[in-house]
Amino acid sequence: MIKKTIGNLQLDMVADSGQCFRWKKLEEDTYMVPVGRKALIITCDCVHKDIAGGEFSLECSDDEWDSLWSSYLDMETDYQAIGDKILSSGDEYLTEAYRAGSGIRILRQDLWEVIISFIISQNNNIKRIKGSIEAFCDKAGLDQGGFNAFPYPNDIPEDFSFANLGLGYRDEYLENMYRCGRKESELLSLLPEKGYEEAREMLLGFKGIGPKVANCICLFGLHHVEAFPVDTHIKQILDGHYSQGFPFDRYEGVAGIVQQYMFYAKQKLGKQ
DNA sequence: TTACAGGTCTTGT
DNA sequence: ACAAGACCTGTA
Repeated sequence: MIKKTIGNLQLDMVADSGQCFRWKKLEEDTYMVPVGRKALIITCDCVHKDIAGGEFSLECSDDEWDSLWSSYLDMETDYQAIGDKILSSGDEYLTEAYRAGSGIRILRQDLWEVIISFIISQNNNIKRIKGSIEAFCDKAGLDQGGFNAFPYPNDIPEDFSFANLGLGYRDEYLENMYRCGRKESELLSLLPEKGYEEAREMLLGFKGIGPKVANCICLFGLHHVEAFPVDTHIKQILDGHYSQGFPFDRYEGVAGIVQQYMFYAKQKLGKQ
């Protein structure tokens, strides 16, 4: 068990931000966070409003923090600087969105899990997405003692059936993606080496991955935080508040993080 | 009953 | 290149 003071981190916000689908709330202020074959139990002991974060207890060693969880929580990115940029912009809408979601960080998640999860996410709602992913992991049954790991391409048999997981028509997209993952074993090592544009083009070549999902994978799976996914909600916001154009130049290189504040605020506040 | 979910694919022009 | 329509399915 270690303790850390972390800015711009509020667990409920991350869990409800729509970037991850498997954070499990164990009790108030405590979550189980699965990544690959490991899981972290993290508890918020005390909130510090001035840094939009607080003090946290993490059930891991210092070595695990250094080698895995520090990176997962994206500790090297200065979210306060992005927040200051928004707060000093005079942009009323974005200011409100940031105040609502200032505890969100863009997690450095497992690439394969992000690819599969966001293929499932298309034309779907978050509740059903979570249900499908959990059903899938349960069916694959990679028990790590307390949770099921997310299946990599070679973790499931070639004749694995994606039926009856609540996937609807997306089942064949997953089937195809897993087949590609097995056949092109270099895929997962190749993607992270590419820049945003090139990775995006590569992802668009797969069935079931269109512009929006490709951007989500770039943003959440490859940490290209300049990627700006436009879904039905963001489109509404852009149409309603930025008909003259969104100030992309002001947030060059970090537009995806700003997008996440807007998305969260709309979910939370029911705002456009 | 219809509309909507963190859209994409296919087909017709 | 661009605009329809179709598409699984749970929830309101």
